[in-house]
Amino acid sequence: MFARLCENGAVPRRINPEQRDRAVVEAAWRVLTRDGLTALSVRNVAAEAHLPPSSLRYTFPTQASVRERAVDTLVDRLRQRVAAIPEPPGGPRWAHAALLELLPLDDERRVEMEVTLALGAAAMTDPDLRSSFNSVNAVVREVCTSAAAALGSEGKVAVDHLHALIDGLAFHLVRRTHGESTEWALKVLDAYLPGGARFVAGWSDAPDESR
Amino acid sequence: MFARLCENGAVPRRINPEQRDRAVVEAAWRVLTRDGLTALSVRNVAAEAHLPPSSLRYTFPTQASVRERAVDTLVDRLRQRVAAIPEPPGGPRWAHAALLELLPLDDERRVEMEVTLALGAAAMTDPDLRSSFNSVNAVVREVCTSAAAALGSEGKVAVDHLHALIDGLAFHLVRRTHGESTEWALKVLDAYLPGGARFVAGWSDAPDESR
DNA sequence: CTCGTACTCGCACAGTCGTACGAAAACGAA
DNA sequence: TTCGTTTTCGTACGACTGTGCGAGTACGAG
Repeated sequence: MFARLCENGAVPRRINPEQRDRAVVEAAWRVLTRDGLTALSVRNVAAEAHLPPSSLRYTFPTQASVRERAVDTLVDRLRQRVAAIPEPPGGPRWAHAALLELLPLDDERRVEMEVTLALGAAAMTDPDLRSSFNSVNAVVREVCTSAAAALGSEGKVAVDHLHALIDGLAFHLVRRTHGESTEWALKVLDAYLPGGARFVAGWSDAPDESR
Repeated sequence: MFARLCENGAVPRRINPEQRDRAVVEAAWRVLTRDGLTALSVRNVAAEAHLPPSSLRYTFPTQASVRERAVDTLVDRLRQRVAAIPEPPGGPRWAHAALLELLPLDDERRVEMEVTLALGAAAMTDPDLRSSFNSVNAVVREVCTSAAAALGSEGKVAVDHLHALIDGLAFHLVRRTHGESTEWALKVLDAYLPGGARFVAGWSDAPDESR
């Protein structure tokens, strides 16, 4: 029966290859966020995943394939998180929740954002990676479009504005130190988004001296 | 008399060292925008500047010093461009002109933005570079603060919004291909900024199908 | 001229890079 | 068991990395 799955009568070994791939990609993310783009080498990723480099190269033949899978996983994770929002799609509560998924407000999203920035920079000069990376931007754009519509903001200009604002906020949030407050970003969204739910409870526009 | 300038009785040789440094930094920028962060090596920069690698290392002893000077030059250029704005500071026309200096609307500013993103990503994992890089963000923040004040927008939230919006627009502009129109970004600014001059002449908010 | 300093730069070392190759191991089929 | 295929991974090669060292050059001071 397994013979039907693997065309030459053989059976997959050891562990789930998907699981293995995921572990490698997560190792790549760790290397990327800890040591930066220049440290994203086959050997470093393999060591981080507790694998001999040659074993890694069986499933990831080239270093470019590691980068590519790292970007693809970025898209998967983001889509997954947005799809998991419990609120009914199309409503303002969904829009707020979806926009929050695009901001690095906790460790998980922060890591994703750091990876996005690092690989995004790499994609500027690597055509293959660039086409993969466009998918990331496309997802963000998609969410912004839906959110704008759900909040009653019509027109391309409004979507462009929201998209730029979200990416700008994410950009600034990820450049702050780990523990710092993220409330300022929520306040900006509160002040910009039309009506509906608020992110910061009981907040008035009074000036404050934080940061 | 030259002896007074060079403390040991010797005189600078060949060419102006400032000019030399500038040429090296520009070579580094070219390598960075053409081949990416991983290609920013001593040898590549030296080759781009038409210098033997060992000569480069006389003025730039380490590869880190090259990166650092590249970031510092980023700050210098930006400050210089903002200072060169002919409009009277504090007015809305100055504010508009200053904000435009922060967006990659021509080749010069586009290159600066590409370098900013690449080195910004590198600064995420390099503490030394990070402190240098904070100056870049500080200048942008400064200009946004002044511009918001000049346009009558008060409060930290308004500045945060403008800063995020500008960086977000710059982020999206630089990721488009060279020739593409940048008008959409100007329309967003037009729609957001209170009163005063307009970037896009004769523009109405009618929906358009560009992009 | 000679001398001393500022500067140039060829060369080499140790380390890391991506990748190819082939032997060994695992394991289902027979 | 033996065989065949998939998977693992040790080893090696050539290219490239940052950096140290020391010989060689340019050039003003004397």
